[in-house]
Amino acid sequence: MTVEHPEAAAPAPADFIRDIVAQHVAEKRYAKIVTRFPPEPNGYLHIGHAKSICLNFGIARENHGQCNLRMDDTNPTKEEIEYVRSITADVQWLIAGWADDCLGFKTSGAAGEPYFASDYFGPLYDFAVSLVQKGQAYVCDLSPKYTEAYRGAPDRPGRDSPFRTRSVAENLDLFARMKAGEFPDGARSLRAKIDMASPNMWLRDPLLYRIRHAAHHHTGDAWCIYPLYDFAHCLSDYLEGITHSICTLEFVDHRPLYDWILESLALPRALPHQYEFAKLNLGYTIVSKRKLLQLVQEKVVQGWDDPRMPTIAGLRRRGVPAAALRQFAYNIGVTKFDSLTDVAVLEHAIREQLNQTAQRRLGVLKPIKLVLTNLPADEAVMCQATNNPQDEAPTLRPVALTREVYIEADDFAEVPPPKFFRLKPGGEVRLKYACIIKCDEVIKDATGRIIELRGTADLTTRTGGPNVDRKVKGTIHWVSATRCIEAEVRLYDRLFTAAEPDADGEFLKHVNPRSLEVVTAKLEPALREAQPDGRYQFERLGYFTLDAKDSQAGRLVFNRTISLKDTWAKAPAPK
RNA sequence: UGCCCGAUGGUGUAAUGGUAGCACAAACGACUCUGACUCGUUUUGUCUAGGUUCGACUCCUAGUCGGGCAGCCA
Repeated sequence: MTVEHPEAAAPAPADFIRDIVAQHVAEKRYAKIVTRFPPEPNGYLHIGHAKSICLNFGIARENHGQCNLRMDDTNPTKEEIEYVRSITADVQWLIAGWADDCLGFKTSGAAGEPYFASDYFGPLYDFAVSLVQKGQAYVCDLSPKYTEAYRGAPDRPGRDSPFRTRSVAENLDLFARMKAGEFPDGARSLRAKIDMASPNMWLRDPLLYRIRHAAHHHTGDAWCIYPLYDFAHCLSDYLEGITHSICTLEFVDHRPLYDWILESLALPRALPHQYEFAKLNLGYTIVSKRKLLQLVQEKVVQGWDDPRMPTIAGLRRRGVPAAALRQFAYNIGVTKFDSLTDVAVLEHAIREQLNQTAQRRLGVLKPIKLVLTNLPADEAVMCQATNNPQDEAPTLRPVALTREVYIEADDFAEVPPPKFFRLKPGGEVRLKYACIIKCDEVIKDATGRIIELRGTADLTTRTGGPNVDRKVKGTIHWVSATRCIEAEVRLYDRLFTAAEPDADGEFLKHVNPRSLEVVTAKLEPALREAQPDGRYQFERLGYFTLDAKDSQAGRLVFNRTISLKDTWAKAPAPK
């Protein structure tokens, strides 16, 4: 059958991070390469995460290593179990058949369960105590407001907290009482003792623990103090034996802190190291969990998995194959340059994948009836249609040509523009897989609207017929009017009208009002058997897939994944 | 006016001191029972100024421009 050819044939990807890993492999620095993908379960994963997943799992895959999916769940007030579920499903879908054998699972707990930073709250607390004992962390009584004031500014040093010089014994006592729940939220915090005058803001005695009397989705009421990202992340990496901790550019400033914490603890095993790359920016797309949440909350879209959303769930529902997303990630590369990727790169990867794999079908989105007056009303001419011309040995299926057919309204023009080689009055066109037909008559209603076309079929031009080789300029798609099914078809367009929707900070103002058009289409009956994970090319139109969520037996709903490239539509011809 | 990161055709990305290449996009052409696919051709690039060197996209210095950093978010 069809292969995922670009992936199989392409050389292994190379980028500055993989270069570093390759060097470490060459010098045998680690027994095994272990990476991790650490989303916070506070939203759905999007295409930017897909880039990171492909990087982290790709490195594991290329080096016979492992990549851990880890919920970075240290903030109970923002995280939900629903997101844990969706993230797990999305990651597994994206890597299935590609890197699923590199996915690390925690050894305890339910089978197939991802890692949780919150599973390390115990060890993390012990590490914090250890830091206090070394005199490198202290309990600070400054309120959030004063903590901020004492921190200074990027161009102005901060001032030492008055609690910075507390004794180890007092710090130990206070930290234990924080854990015991003796103080309200925000009353105290645990801070690293580094340097309030550092030019790096993240080294000005950053907070390690804050008090939060809140239930956690994974640990319940076990804790009322929660570690912050910087403390939890490096140590979670260490605990899991991560070798390369890959994150995005905004964490570059945090790297000295990442190293400081690990080095301060004088840990026995090899330490993980952090490497940073530029996150994805995509034209006409929002790639920010916070803003995507806004689209959901304000009902601009119908949910996180709305097919217009750049979420992995949305793209999947739209019909984008996982392999296309992987190909896209491969094509855009990994650098430290903050770039804006053209959506055309994504669209190309989708079309390339779908062209290889999608079954061809006939469907008419905006039908106009054509009566072939020389055909009998009660008989069908059986024709053979190719399922996928890209296959090495393409298979066929029958389609019925009948006296009444539907053709696409766009494929007829009473007054054709120049170079229009579709149907026009008195003109000829081939009905794909059937025969050449001629338009004899245009029927209009009282208002002048075209309601029907009449023509004749030249059956001698059928496949196997004596005049099969007769050429006409145009070939159009069609379905039998008496042997077709109806289905709802959702035609999606880009969600935003601006290449950089949030360039002015008002992305909601650039939502495309025509991002969704719903039509009732006429489809060939074979589509009745469409499968939820099936990919179909409606010939000359685009790629479609069944909407797994809204389709029911007898009431099918198709989503347009992407249209075919259309150089005719782009031409500046008057229409 | 502090620290950090970056800059190669329209876009993205290679070249790690030795021929500036690839992909996308665009334009044109061939083919076509999908105006698709495929194939062919073409256009366009090393931020600036110095320096090192036989030789600089690459190394050094200064500048310019862009991005990040002042959550008890991650």
